[in-house]
Amino acid sequence: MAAVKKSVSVKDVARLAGVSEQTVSRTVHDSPSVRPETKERVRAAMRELGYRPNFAGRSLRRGKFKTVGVAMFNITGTGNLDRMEGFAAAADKHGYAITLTKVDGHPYTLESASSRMSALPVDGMVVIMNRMPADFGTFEPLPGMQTVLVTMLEHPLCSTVDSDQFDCSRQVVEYLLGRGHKTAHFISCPERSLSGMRREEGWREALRAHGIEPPQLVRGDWTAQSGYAAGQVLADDPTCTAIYASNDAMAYGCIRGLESRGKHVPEDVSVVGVDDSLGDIVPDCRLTTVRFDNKRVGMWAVDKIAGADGGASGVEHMLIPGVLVEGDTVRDLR
Amino acid sequence: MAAVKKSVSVKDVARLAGVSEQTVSRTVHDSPSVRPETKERVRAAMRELGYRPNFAGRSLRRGKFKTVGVAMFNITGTGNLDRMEGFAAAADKHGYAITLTKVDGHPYTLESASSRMSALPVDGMVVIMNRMPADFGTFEPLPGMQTVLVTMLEHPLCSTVDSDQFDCSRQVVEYLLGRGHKTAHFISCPERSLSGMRREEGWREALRAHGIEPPQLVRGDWTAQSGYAAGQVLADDPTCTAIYASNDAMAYGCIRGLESRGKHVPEDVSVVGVDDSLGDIVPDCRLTTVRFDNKRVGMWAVDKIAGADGGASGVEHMLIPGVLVEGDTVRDLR
DNA sequence: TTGCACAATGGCAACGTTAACATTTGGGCG
DNA sequence: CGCCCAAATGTTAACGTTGCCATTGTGCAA
Repeated sequence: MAAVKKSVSVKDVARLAGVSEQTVSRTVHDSPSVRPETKERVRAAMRELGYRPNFAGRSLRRGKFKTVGVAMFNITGTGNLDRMEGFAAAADKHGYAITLTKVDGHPYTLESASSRMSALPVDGMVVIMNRMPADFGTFEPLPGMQTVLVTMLEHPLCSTVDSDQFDCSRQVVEYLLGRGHKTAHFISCPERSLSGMRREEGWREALRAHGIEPPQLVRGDWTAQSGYAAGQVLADDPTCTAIYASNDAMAYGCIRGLESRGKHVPEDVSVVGVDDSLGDIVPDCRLTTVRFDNKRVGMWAVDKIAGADGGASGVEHMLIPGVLVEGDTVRDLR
Repeated sequence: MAAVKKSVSVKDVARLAGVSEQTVSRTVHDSPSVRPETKERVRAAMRELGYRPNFAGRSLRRGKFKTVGVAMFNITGTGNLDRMEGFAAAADKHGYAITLTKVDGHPYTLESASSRMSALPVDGMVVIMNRMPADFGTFEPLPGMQTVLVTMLEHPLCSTVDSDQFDCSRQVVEYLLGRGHKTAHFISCPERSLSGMRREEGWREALRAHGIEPPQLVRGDWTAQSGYAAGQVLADDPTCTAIYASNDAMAYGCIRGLESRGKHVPEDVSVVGVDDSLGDIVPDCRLTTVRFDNKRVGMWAVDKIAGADGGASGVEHMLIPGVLVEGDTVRDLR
């Protein structure tokens, strides 16, 4: 207690317990080839000295860090919290830790994320892509650093995983058409959003698959305000009986916009959103929406790296479908 | 290219550049005592071999990791994303990394967070407290591991930082009384929430400071639904001209609940929330609310650890005030 | 010319851990 | 009684980096 020891090493424990350093190491790893009473003596010494294995020594010896790096260009973003929950859960399962890094988005390249990570104690890395990196086509992951991208785009050298934005639109369109609507109007988002663009494509293709030419879309900007404006515009369109908004905020805004023009939801117009983010925030509106499992996306990414555990596993691409959650904002016309 | 080298070390670079390992090390650290042309030769060798300094070797030698651990009992939680943004920003500034860990909350103790972190490569740790840990009074941080708690409670051995929930209520009450309201009704939250309880205390004390006995509060559960119910209850209370809800979802729910009883906001009743979380989600309602700077909270925590950089700095307690943001939901009675 | 300061570089050891191999001990069996 | 095997423990070396000190080379004042 008097002098503050720099740090307690196996050597100190070994000396106190009267055994070799190796036996201490074996005890730490609970090797069966140490006599129970010896183990107990060593454990007692560890407790007395407050021994904690040194991560650096261990990693140096093993050549592994048991850590996955996560690179984000934007920390705040829809779904990031759920994804992190997934990262943490999967890491935990494998006995790994997560190292988080914010990467400056100027320029917005995978290379910058990769070089940022290269100096950190990680065995593999996950990059969350919100936009299209300038070097997406040419990027090569660092040798020995398994790299997983969170995006819907497939990469030839890196595994990828994301919620299926394309299928999400398909589900919504099928759902609406299945309830007798002749078409589905769409409120889009800014064009630089990768996931938003995929939702838009999915909407178009799903309609065309039914021989329906997609109507003019209304461009939004993710905010409820833009949804409100879109709702007012669409309220005057007599062909519009169902609206699919690319997120919940716009969907909710749209509902209020429709109401401001005397149109009721779902009696006059049906509305569907995406994200299931309104839940606790809006009281008197159970929005029909699509719920993504971003936690699972996060888990898949870390599983891919921690699960391989050195053995270089092949490149895989995973899309995790969302689930359409029925609320009270769609009318069945049949 | 043929054989995959395990990893490139200073030794390899030294050999190729025809210098000693030490000179390579000096070049990496840009020491002035290496001739520019030698440096260039070494750098060329590093490039050719793709040398990346090994974190484990370095940490082992230095005894520092340049990493701050963040322990969370719940990853998903209001403000966590902003806090993480702050962690990442501050870490970046100091050349540190962030290691994220989810701690199982059974039992909910600081000790469990601490022991979880002890095996990871971190120089200090931040714990985000949502509830009251069982061992808050007795907890001692690990020797040599600077520990910062994110909470409003002051701890004798650990620095603490949080948004000022107490002052937030004071601001709201002062604001309402200043606009001629005789009192402020309160919609609270579950009792296990530390921050919620501080908001409640703040509300009580602020009223008493003006000689006003706090009216009966209505207990909510953070959701808009509970706010809705509270609004319906309070709509029938003739003494109620102003309502302070402990988060925005309940405030918004409350507004809708009041409207469902024919009361208009702000004409009949004023409503104030906390968190500024409605922003993009609700279109036709600019709620008067309190905006916290959780990013700054996160930055402060990491600054405290990374800024000290080994030199054990003293225990400090920091409260970061929120800012009341005026919307359209408060009526001036004067 | 000698001596000396200083710049540039090299050699060695140590950080804490653990894999691989070596040694000791005790027991069973021919 | 000697041999061999297995269990338990010890010894050595190496992972990659860098602080410390030693060595070499160069220019300059005495």
